[in-house]
Amino acid sequence: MNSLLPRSFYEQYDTITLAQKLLGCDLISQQSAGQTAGIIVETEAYLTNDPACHAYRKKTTRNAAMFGPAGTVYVYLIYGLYHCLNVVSAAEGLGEAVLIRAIEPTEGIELMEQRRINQTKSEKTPVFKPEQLCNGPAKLVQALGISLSDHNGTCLVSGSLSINSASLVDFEMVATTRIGLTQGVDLPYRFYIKGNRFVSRK
DNA sequence: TTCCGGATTACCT
DNA sequence: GGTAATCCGGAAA
Repeated sequence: MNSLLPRSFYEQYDTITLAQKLLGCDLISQQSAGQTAGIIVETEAYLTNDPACHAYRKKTTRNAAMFGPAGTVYVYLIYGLYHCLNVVSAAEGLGEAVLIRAIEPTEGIELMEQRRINQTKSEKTPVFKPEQLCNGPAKLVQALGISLSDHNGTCLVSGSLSINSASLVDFEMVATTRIGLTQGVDLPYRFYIKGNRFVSRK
């Protein structure tokens, strides 16, 4: 059985390598409502010298968590209405992170559905196929019950959000360009599990 | 102090 | 395929 990744796991790799190593690992959210979990199938790397990175310019209240030690959780608000989840990487004070873009739901799927339904602003109740639950950075944040106030700056080694060692190891990885950016668009810093249907975009 | 645009998603045609 | 929803950090459009 797989086990909780220790601090040393996050410290021992550079950001790009960590983004690749996180593929296949289990992302687990433990809350009073129940446990939800999924396999990480898609990630993106954000480096400190990369204009698309939030820490590219300087440390602010918003991006402060990115400058914490490797294994810190960085959550931020995007487009004023969604949140994204990052794993802080590299040396403390550097400001690099791995964006978790998609997971394959494995546990607590009903709870995930409920959270997604509750957080979707719509007149009628949406119906989600399993692959629509977590196939995007803001979607998995909703499904796992992650919030800015509860999780930003927390620790993956000792908090309610954690990552276990890879449960999926036998796969092909694709490296390609990142999604939704206007800067650094040509850098091949997006990684996903080839053929996995829970990836946000092929 | 003001204004622009973003590591997105859902719903419309 | 196009766009509305909706907040805030950073540049000064």
